[in-house]
Amino acid sequence: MPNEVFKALGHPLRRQVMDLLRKGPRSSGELAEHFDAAWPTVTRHLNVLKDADLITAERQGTSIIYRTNTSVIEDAISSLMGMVAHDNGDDEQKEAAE
Amino acid sequence: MPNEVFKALGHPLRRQVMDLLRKGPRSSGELAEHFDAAWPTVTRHLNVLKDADLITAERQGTSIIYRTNTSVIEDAISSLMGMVAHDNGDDEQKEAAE
DNA sequence: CTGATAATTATCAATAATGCTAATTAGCAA
DNA sequence: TTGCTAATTAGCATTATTGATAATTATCAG
Repeated sequence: MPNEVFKALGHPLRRQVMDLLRKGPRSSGELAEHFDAAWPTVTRHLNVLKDADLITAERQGTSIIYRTNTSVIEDAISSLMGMVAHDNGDDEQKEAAE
Repeated sequence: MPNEVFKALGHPLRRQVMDLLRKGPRSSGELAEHFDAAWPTVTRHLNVLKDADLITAERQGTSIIYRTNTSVIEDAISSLMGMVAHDNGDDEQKEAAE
């Protein structure tokens, strides 16, 4: 399930979008302005983020407003935390000390 | 810089490797056994993780032992935390209340 | 309806990722 | 050295991602 999330974050432009949206909602055009890429290119990156549920889109009159979906980011954080957590599955090789 | 990290985590097999290594160091062969994929395929996934610095490889006699590199995972966590953190850049649209 | 602006979808070429089999390197034991 | 096991690299086909331009949809003003 977090598969698409990590994949979506695996592109610098898309992480920059997340960073811009962190400061507040932005329209498609406002986002597109920040990049050298053509608008349709940015739109497609936005779709990747939307498919991963990392952002939401809402039409507001003539423009479309994007927002971050915080809970999904938190899920990804949990997933990463699991990768560094101690196990206790009685299967360890190390951590004899501590 | 965390670019390769997220990209590396964007594949289920590679995340499973991280999960297996969480329980302790494993050899290439032990890891390969856990998957349906052919050994060379697993090796390549391991190389992707190694290039992203998410794991380390150390030859031990005839076998090669892999371990997680915890600090890089922690960096990725920081990166994600930045995506949900409040900004205070005097640029907000929302959070008028609270 | 017409025109203008906002944004998306369609299509295509180039590049990257994935997974396989075959060939190769590395260490160790006899 | 020879032979054996562990693991990687090489090469190739298939599929996915990326990015651009062109065409399309959507909303609103008049």
